[in-house]
Amino acid sequence: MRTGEYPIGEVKERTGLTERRIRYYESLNLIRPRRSEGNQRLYSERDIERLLEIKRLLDGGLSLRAIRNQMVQPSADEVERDAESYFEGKRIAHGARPHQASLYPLKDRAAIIRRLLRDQDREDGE
DNA sequence: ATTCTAACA
DNA sequence: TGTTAGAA
Repeated sequence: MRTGEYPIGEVKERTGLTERRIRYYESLNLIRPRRSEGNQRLYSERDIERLLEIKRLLDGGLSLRAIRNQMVQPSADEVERDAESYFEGKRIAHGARPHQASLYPLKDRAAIIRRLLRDQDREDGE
């Protein structure tokens, strides 16, 4: 394998995640490690960063579904629009927008949103 | 020895 | 999610 890529065993050690979870997150399209000729997963430095980020968000209280919605589905401008809404201090009743309400169930939403935006921005260049 | 897929307590 | 069987 090329330098800068690692087998799942090493990723397990470096992230503290179980192999099961690492592969499961891949099934959610949260990461897309390359495959070797023998069908072995090869994780890039970026895949690992991504896994660590997912771990941070989970610790922060976000559900996998919320993380998936944010990291996989929305375009950069969608996330930005949500961020703007937040920074403008808009208050919307949970019942009014149930889906949106579950997106950022945290106190430090601003920090999370900044991080998500940073990731979105980084997406295009690589 | 490691990793992979599929499947189920 | 954990874990395991059987293949690669």
